[in-house]
Amino acid sequence: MSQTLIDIAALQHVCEQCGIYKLCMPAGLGSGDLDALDNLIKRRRPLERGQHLYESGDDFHAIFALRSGTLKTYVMTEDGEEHIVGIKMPGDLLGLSDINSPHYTRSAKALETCSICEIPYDRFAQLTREIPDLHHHILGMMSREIHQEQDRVTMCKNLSAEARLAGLLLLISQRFLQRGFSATEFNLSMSRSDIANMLGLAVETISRLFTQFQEHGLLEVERKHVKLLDLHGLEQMLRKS
Amino acid sequence: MSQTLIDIAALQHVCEQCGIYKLCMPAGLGSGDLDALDNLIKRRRPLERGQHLYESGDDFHAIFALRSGTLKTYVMTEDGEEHIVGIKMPGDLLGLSDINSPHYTRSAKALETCSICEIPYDRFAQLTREIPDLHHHILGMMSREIHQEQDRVTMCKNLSAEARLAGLLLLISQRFLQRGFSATEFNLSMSRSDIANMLGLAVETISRLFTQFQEHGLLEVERKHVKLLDLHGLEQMLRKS
DNA sequence: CGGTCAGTTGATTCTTCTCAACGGAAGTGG
DNA sequence: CCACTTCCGTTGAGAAGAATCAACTGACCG
Repeated sequence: MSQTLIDIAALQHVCEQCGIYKLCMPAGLGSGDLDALDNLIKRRRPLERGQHLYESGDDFHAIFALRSGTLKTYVMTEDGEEHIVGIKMPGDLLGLSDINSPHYTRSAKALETCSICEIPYDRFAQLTREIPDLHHHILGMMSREIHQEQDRVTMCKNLSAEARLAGLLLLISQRFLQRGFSATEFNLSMSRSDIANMLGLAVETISRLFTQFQEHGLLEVERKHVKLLDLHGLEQMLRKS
Repeated sequence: MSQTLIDIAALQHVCEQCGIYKLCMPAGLGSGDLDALDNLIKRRRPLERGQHLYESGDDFHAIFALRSGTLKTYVMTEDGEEHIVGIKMPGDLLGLSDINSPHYTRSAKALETCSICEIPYDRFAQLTREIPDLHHHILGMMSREIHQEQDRVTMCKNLSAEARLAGLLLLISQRFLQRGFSATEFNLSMSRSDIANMLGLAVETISRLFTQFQEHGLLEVERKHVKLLDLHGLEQMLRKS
């Protein structure tokens, strides 16, 4: 019983910096509803690096909210190549794009240890119907996802290699900032080949760009640790071709 | 009055091949509700080639369903370049991705004469709350849009120029087929530069690819008129690089 | 009948990929 | 704890693909 109370307190704390916060706790939700909420959302045991949250083809049954850690979502092409669809950071929702499908259409794999909330879809859909604000909020989350994808198309389509990497670094920087972390110093959870995959470039190109950026004083990089020294310079780089 | 009846009949006919069909006419909707529906959806006067349905920055107030014709949606970059986000064909919905925004974030421009249904958003949202199936359907439409964008990322990211064009042609072909038109012979409503823009290639490259495809007997092309001769060959092309 | 614009074709340049080799980190098993 | 393997990241040299620059043709339009 006291265990439950502790969980709720922890949830409130975590949710403050979680993308699902307004979804879980719309303005009208009283403290009495918190118990119901606590029942709705399952806290799963942590996911270790390399483990899958779900795989493409699994039965769709829940939406997930990432509390900590990072995951990549990807699809496999016919010839066995992995295509990274997106990188998920704390506060992001997973599974939204599969709502109309009987199965998950992507796989989600932990890049580092992750803690995750699970929201069973049938109960979620029911709650969405009961709370109009929630309905609007979820539409908003999905339309944001559409925009993110469209921006990625624009990025991959027309930008030079250096602009793409600058763009990705700035995006990651912003997302860290939004989550209350440093915008200029962080650890990349993904490997060089993940980055190359996301940007549609060769691993070697990424490697060369990192050293080149470093030589130009734009950043310092030591394996996965990145320190952005010149955000303005990176933004200018982003405008290139 | 008889005008209204004719409109309803026309709507029913049109809606059968319209993406919004299940949205307008969920299973449970009786014939009495048809009048209400007819009131909800405004038929606008046709949009001529070059005219805008809405422009980026306009107040968001409605979702649109395209009944006939084609539109392109695009954004302008800071340096005045146009980035095409998507091509909309009959049955497609426009504006879904701006549901959480006070303004339209894209511009929508007619590539040829278009007839369009307008669905005021506040009434639409209300209807969505009243009819659960509708709610689920609209989520499905949005998740489909997310997938389309993700597929476009994959396309622009990793594919060679010829594979991209082949992919676009096959996509257009499929979409014509879904709408009851010929999958192998159609008019491109977009210009070469629109195609180049969508695929992230130079106009000259598109031109060269068309002649190259023609030389290889994959298709015949005469300005905007395209006749696909070897769908299987185009699919093989799509797998390249 | 010019004038503009869309589309095509050729020649050249540049960016990025591919292939290849190497160093170092992390993990494995004795 | 050390030798071994494997994976990741870096660097160099050459190749390939697509962009750019430039010139030309044919439509369309007033």
